[in-house]
Amino acid sequence: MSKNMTDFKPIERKWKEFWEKENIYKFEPNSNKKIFSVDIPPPTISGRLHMGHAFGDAQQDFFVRFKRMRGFNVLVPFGTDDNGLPTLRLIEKEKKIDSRKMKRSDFINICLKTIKEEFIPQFLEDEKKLGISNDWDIFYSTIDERSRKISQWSFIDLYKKGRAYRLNSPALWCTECQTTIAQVELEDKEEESTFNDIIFKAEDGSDLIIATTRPEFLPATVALFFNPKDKRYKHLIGKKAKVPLFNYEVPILTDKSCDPEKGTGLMMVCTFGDQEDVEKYLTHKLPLKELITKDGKLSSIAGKYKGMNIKDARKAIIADLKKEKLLVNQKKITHVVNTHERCGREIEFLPHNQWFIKYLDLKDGLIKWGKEIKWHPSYMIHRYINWVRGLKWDWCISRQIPFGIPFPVWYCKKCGDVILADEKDLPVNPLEDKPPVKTCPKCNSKEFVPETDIMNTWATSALTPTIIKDLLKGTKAYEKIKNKPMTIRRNGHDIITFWDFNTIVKSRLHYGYNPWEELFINGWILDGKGKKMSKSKGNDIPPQKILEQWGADVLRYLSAAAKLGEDLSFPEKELTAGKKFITKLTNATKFVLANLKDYDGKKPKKLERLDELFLNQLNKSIKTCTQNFESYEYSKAKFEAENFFWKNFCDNYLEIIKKRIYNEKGDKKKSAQYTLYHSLLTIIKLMAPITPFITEEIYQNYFRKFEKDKSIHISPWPEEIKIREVDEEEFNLMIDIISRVRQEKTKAKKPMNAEIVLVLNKKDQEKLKDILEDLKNVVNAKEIKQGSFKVEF
RNA sequence: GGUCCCAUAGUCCAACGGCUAAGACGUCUCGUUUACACCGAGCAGAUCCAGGUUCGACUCCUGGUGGGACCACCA
Repeated sequence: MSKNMTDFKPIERKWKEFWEKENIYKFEPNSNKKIFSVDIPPPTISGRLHMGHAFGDAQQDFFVRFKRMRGFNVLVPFGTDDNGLPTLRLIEKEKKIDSRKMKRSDFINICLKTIKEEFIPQFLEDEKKLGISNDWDIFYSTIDERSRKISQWSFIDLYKKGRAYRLNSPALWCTECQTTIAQVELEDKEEESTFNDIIFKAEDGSDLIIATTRPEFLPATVALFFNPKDKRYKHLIGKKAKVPLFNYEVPILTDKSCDPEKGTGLMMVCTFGDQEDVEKYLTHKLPLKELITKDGKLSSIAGKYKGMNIKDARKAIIADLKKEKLLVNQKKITHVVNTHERCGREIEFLPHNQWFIKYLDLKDGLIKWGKEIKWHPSYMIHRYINWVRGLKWDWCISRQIPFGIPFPVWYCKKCGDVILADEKDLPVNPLEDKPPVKTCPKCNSKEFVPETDIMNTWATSALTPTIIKDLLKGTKAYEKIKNKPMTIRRNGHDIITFWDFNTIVKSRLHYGYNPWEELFINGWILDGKGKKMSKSKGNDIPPQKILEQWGADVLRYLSAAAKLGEDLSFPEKELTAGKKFITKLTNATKFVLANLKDYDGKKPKKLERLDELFLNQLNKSIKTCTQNFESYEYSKAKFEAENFFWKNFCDNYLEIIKKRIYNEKGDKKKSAQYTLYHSLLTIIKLMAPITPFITEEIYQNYFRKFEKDKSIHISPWPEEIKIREVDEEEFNLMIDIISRVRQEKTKAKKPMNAEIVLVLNKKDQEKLKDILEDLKNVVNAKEIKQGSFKVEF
């Protein structure tokens, strides 16, 4: 035992290196053990490990270590998500290069190299310092060759199954990033705006007042709408109206979705000012007027406003309406607009050729399949179901950025036919590679154009179970897991609706079964004020700082305080509590080991009654802890183990057997030593998943001599210790009497080791007859007299 | 607007419908050295509101209030 175990730094460094050198956490691909496979979120590596990672990773490591000790061959591949915009921007900035000015394949190579050489090492170093027990050699990147191949195969498979289709459709478009974006990339933003009451002219010359926040869309107006139940406008059915300033006619139509209370009850529909317009366009088959250009300017249909950006055009049009006396009222409002989460720009709807994955027809199935997965905590499935029910469009997977995984597609220049890559050629890059055919099978044309779009990053990350299985090709493990769901995925509740959902979609469409059997949803770590920690908000606490000041065990201990699935407000006090636990464990161990010096590791012929009573308590704790770890309730498991250690073991048992172990010889002493040995070993094993460093230190310094396992973390999970049947009440009575004596001593202002004469009634004495000696020892009674309870000094 | 989660001492947090509502931090009192002053023992301190079900409610039901998350809407 090292002299000063509270100095955690050398200890944590030592065992981190030991685990690595001895390959303690190696997945054994050719072993016969049962596999426990874990799918975890590949982080986008844009710097060091942050608190969100640390918190989620620690929670996952609790059950990973538990399962390993339960005898499973644990598989936790680590990946990085490197094919999206964040990586593009990071690498462009780091390397001072412009992805648009270089070949896609060259940029990908620079990405892979930079991430592998510069980001992964420091990121993994932090993970290892935290004690995350993954086999880091089983690794993928979502932009590596394997992922590109699988992602493109996925597209081809879905296309062949009739699930991928191309459509010129209104797409969510960001005029800042100049790309289409997905529903999930939207973010609500409160904005100041103005409701403008504008005069349209009806056929009979009367004024029709329309309230709109977007008057710049006047030139793209394609119809007016009102609610069919709205009596005020009944006479307008089938009539036309004239658009102010632009003087062309549009039909007046009705739709149930119009709210008579909103504005004037009359709405103008343009292609496309907002979501409402998109829906009216699709349901009423309205004409298309493309007003907004890709870079956020007005097109030629805007007449003299052509080329203006949206905000300027709005001002100009309002000014002209005022001049023409067509603007009757303006009202300031605050409303919520959809913006692109990455840049904050308001989104627009632009028609674009997009690839979609058809899944709207699968809603019922998706709900059913979601229910077949065991969710931890169970209520998290509601988020999934709610999301599925609310889906309005198929999944648009096209993106117009230069970096990412390209569609394995060319088009015939003449007839537009889709030419897919040959699966054996994957991965391909249509911009650089040739299509697999020389002539178009339909029209015999010899000219092809490559698809320039790439697939959205979720289209690839939704394939992590497939990628993970592929990593093991050629091993026994692969044969075992290739045709069935993985055991579990763990992620935060914020990405249920995209990562989990999309992964389920792909797994069902490709294989017809679920991607995993279980889902573990972890909460977030919040700052002290209930807000999610994030670098951009400036309220994050870097885990490196905590690791430096408090150590990994303390940080992990803190992460174990959160209830399953729940957010945890960063509890500073838990740092102190964790530290105290480690100190206490160190000190208790020091005492135990000092008294085990002459212990031979063998069981005495007969266990003392009290020791059996105590072991019975230990057995109960083992049971509770095990159940809680099984159900991923590590906060409860920690509570149980710690409570047992502190209350039962330190405060009571150690005090009780002190004198016996100091003064007795033979079996009486050996019985205590046997009990000490097994209870301490059990305690460190129960806590090993949560605080792996200190428990390894204790194990290696003493128990390793007797136990054969190389590390506590690959030693078997504790089993209940066999003892004779005991009466728990006997133990409880003893504890109760000890507590009452302590109260009396405190009341009399005497020290705890003050010598007393204890008076006990006959019934209690009778009940405690086998453990009276131990009772005398612990309360320091020179004699026990008969009578009603009393403490004499 | 829809769905879900949460509400317990000054603070954090626990309790199959059933003993005196547990524990930690903090406060207060006392003690201290053959594991531990980064200590020990002890005292004080709590179920958001209004109904209901029940022999019995922190727990179940209804309604409210407050906090949070996700989704939808936002002419």
